Amino acid sequence: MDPETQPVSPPRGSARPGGRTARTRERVLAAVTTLLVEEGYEALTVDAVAARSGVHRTTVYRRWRDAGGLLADTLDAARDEPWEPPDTGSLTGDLIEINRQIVAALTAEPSLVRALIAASFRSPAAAHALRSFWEDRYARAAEVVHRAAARGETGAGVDARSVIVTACAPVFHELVLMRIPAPADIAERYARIAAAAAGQLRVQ
Amino acid sequence: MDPETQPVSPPRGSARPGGRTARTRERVLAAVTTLLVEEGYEALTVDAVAARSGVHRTTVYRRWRDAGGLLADTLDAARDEPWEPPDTGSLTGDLIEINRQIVAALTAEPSLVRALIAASFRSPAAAHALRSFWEDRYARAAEVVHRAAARGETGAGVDARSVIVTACAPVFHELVLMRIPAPADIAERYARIAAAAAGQLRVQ
DNA sequence: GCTTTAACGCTACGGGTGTAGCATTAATCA
DNA sequence: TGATTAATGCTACACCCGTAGCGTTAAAGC
Repeated sequence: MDPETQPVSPPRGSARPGGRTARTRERVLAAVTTLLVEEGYEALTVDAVAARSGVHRTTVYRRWRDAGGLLADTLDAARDEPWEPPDTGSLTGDLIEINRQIVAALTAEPSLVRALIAASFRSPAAAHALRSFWEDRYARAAEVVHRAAARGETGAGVDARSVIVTACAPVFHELVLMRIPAPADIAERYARIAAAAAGQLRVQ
Repeated sequence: MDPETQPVSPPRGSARPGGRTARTRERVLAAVTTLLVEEGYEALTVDAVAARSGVHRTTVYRRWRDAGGLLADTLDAARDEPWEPPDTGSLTGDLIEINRQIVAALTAEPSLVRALIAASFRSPAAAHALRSFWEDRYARAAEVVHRAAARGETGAGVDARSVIVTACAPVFHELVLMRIPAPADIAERYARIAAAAAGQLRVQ
């Protein structure tokens, strides 16, 4: 894996992960989350994190490189809760539920996902964390398409990831890129469209 | 329109748009494009633009506010070429062509659109320019759905914008958010999916 | 031409970013 | 327990951001 893009948290070679190093990480990550919650991600500067954590700013720069690296490590640390795809009994219902979770993640205040997306344009670590997080989610979510195929809801040879992306991408597009105030039915609308397309033969 | 989000280029009230003011704008915008072309959008800092244009940095800050404002004004200036949606004879063909243009815009080096997206997270002017640019494109592109409906290719009561977004959003998602190296068939793939969905009844 | 004043030039400031070099502390291992 | 050295602390620096205050220049209107 490219060392330029992988998470930075364990100090480069991680040869001495003992007490002080671990304590530093704990203090810094705690400062990141409290800063995010209390002041939003605009306030998430390396200097602010250093000041609040009591860890020196050069240390933060050395280990996390930039604010995006801090976000990436925070996301990794918060990935303990394993996510399971919904199982409502229909492809449409499953996609609606997935989209609703995405809408919730994008409209939360503060939204870690939005912060990570913004940071991803300036920070390789943030870009990598964003990508691997969603690739992981989409891989798990493929299950709902496979179940639908087993139920005969979809055409033959449907590519699961394409169906998921067809449902989810418009939500990101409208809420993140176009910054449209979320229409109440946006999760449903594009879930239904994706499910309708999957119902046709040979999506991919 | 919210003065916070509209383009900043004509000095606030624009009471004296004459010779010097116009020359300043020309010099600054020329510096923006040459900087973008020669060094990429990472190098597009206000200070660099000021230095290259010979206009003082405080003047640039006053009129354009930040790098996003410069990008927004540049995009506006480049919007002279009016865009017409393709007319290949089929909805699928039209959507493929639209998506191919988006892929081209996003993979160009340097890509003004990618730069604008990145800037939109830090600059209200860039966010506004991005949104209004694509809303304009989507409004014009709706024509391809209307023609398809007239040909009987789509179900009744199809919402044109939803079809366009279904086709285009995955391209943005993969190339901009996930930063996946563009699969050769990405434009086609999602255009076909959107067209298939539009073929069903009542998309929206 | 003359006056008014919008727009620009300049200096200065407080912040954030990211790096370099060297001193200090403490984890690790013998 | 002591020696080694990773990791951190500290100072200093160059750059970019964005703003304030004030002087200067040149459009606009008479």
